[in-house]
Amino acid sequence: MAQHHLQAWDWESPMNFHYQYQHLCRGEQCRELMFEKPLTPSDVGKLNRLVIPKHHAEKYFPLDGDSGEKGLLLSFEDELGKVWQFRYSYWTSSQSYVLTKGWSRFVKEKRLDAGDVVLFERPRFDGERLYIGCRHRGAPAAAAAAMASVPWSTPYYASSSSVHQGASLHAGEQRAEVVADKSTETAAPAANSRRLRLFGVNLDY
Amino acid sequence: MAQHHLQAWDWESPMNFHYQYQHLCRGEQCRELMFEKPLTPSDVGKLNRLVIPKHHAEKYFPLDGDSGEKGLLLSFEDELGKVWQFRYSYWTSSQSYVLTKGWSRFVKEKRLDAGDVVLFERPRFDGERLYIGCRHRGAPAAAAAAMASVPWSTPYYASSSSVHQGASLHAGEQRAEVVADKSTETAAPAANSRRLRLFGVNLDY
DNA sequence: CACTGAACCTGCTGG
DNA sequence: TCCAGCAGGTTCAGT
Repeated sequence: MAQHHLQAWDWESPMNFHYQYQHLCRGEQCRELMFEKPLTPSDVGKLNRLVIPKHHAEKYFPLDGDSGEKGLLLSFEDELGKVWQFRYSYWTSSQSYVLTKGWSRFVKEKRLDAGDVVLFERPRFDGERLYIGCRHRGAPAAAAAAMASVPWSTPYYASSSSVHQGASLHAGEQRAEVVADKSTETAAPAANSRRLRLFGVNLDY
Repeated sequence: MAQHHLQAWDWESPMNFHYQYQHLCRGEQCRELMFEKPLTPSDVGKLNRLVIPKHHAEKYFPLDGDSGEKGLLLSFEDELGKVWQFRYSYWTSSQSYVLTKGWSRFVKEKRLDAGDVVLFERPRFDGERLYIGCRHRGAPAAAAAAMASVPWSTPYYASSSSVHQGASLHAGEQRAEVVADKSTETAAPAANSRRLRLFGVNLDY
């Protein structure tokens, strides 16, 4: 299957650049790297938060006064099409921008350790969709998106109260379907809002 | 020892109903135990809240949609007749019912620690009045009210509760004696207000 | 009235 | 799912 091939690929080799380009520009959409951050022990520890360097945060994820109060929910798609939702906010006490809710699940599922790198991408021509990836310490730089993830989600958050959450979940499914359609395999469209078959994997929300 | 017997006493057993009845029915008003909870470290710590187990909360302190938003104020009377008012509400984030405002004062004045037990009672025939009591860890179950009445208060409270103090200690002794009378052993009454010998244990304030 | 610490409120994680 | 525990921010009361 496609993703297994990608996992073993040597992304560092120049001769693979074209392939890499193809990978990053699935369909007609090119993605550009916004920034990456080597994870600190605190980023992967019990604080359950990722500190986003201020200059990156203010450039790519500006918080206006309105959203600054309680932060906002950001949705990112990983290389498998899985949508990760994080609460993004500013902590005045530490003068830091952070991802909080949802971050620890990402760390756990991707098995991130200090020294690993998390990276954020966006479409080159369409500012809506956001992507997240990671690269384990010592892994080739371009292999980030190929790191496998285990599809997992809790029903707890699927049923949670916020209007934003419901809307974003739906948006996430739509996004995943688009990705699936672009693949060489035919993915069955999600017939109901709780399950999506993607790359031959059933994802339950 | 009497208290060891009482500690093992089965309050649920029908054959003990008469004993329970005598204990709980002061004057003409019968009280029934709604529930009790052994206090966790968090319940008596800096979180300043008491988590009320959901099944008890929903049975005895139901919150309708109207009061659910900001919770409501619940008033309880302790064994001294002192009224304690707590804010009672539901935390959606932790899916828990809690007492918040006012709880820390109760913990402080009653000198509650983890492992102590707080108990909630109501009149058997009159649904209006509510009672709260506590029992210190290791104390006999029936001595709840007696232990709760330990006449200690901060200088801050001393001026307002001095009248109650004398009465409370007296009431506590009486009750303790009643319990002792039910046992095969006789407990010596405490002679001064700073020390109480109860069930063979010297309690210093 | 400003400052400070305690109390209170909200939200999240993890077992 | 419940709830213990933790964290950060806001409000309040005492000085």
